[in-house]
Amino acid sequence: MQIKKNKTPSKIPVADRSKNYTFFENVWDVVRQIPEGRVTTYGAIANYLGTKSSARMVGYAMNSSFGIMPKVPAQRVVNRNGMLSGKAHFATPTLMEELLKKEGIQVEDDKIVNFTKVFWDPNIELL
DNA sequence: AGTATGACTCATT
DNA sequence: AAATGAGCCATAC
Repeated sequence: MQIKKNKTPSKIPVADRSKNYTFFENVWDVVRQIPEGRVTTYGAIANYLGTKSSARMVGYAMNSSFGIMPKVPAQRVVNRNGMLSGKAHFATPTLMEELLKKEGIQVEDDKIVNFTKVFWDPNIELL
């Protein structure tokens, strides 16, 4: 029984490689706690994790979140304007919007309607 | 090993 | 108000 060493793990989205994915895992952890029907932003998550200016890394974490378990509802993370900036990275360009609508969030023109009302801030709600 | 590039956001022009 | 620069730091090449 030998363990395979994969030289090109880049396509493998799973986190259990011997790398420092702690930040990503923290991000995923927060995202998993977003209630259905609510959304949050990259910046809010970054801020909650104490790395206020690492919103970009949150987006990166989402990019790496496809296929990991437990499932990460990446569709509930949008940019600070409530726009579905990550929709292009889903399996299909419309999947993100479809998922959100299915959860009761209205999306119009790649933007979340009533964004301020469905906005879920981990800094407040997840104290 | 150095450069480029982002699912971002904020401050400065 | 729109454009630009900077900070962030893991990946890709």
